[in-house]
Amino acid sequence: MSSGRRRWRAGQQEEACPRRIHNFLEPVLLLLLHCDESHGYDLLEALKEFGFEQNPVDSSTVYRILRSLEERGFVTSRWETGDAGPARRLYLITENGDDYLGRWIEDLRETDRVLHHFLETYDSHMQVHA
Amino acid sequence: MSSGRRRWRAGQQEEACPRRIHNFLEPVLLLLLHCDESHGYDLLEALKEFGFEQNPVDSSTVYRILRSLEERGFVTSRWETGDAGPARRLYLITENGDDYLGRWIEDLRETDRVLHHFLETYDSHMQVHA
DNA sequence: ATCCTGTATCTGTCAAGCGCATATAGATGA
DNA sequence: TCATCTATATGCGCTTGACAGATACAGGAT
Repeated sequence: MSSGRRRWRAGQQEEACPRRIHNFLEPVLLLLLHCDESHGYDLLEALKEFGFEQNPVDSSTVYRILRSLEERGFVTSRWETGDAGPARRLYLITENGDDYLGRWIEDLRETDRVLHHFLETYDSHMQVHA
Repeated sequence: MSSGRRRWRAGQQEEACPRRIHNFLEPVLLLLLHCDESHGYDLLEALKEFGFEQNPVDSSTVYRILRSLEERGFVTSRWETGDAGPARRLYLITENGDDYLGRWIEDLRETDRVLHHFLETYDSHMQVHA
């Protein structure tokens, strides 16, 4: 059962994929953590609001990115052994993580400019050629 | 001498990188070939106009993508053994390649929407929080 | 003649990113 | 008891793409 998950292997029929942007989950998770302290499973749900609805993210990817962010000092974590359900690792963004997100934003604005330039070039080219 | 080439390894200081978009070279090369028959070395130069000025593309990447496009029937090639310089492999886009580019464009428009949504969310969040 | 530079294509290798499968485990309800 | 939901984690393998280097033709300088 492939659970309706989509693939986007190069060379096959391509479908729109938000993960077209390399490592995009990293800034998205940082922004979500900038809004509020949270944990992996919850963030996985919150991602749906960011264009990952049609193309769900694998949980392992989220957990690994969170760990990687922690190793680099961009987030901190603590265990929450609440009364209901299994323990959760709660993540909190740091000041370094805040700066890092800022650099990501600059990077993505540049990506946006490049993408726009490409799409405009395509459109104007297609207006001329048939 | 690292020839001024920039890195964008995760976790180091990030710099704007047009290759942030996964496999972006593929549609760019297809659009360039849609404009005119061309060869790898020439395309490598033409890429500079597409946001790769600051962050030059490695030639091996270009050649491998062209080969991959040919294997999948999106371009064809022929050798041009001209009088000046070494032989060049001239690439030409096919009808399938044309369709494939069209699908790429749809994909990139979706990526553009997701990216915009994210940047707007960031901006409005930052307006509220300090 | 030899070397350097520019043009032109191609291969080997390695690390990172990420999808997929799977393991583990507490809590809840049938 | 067993399935399901919540929650986190590891192993594996494929693809991308950076980096290094090989090959080769041509023209100009030494």
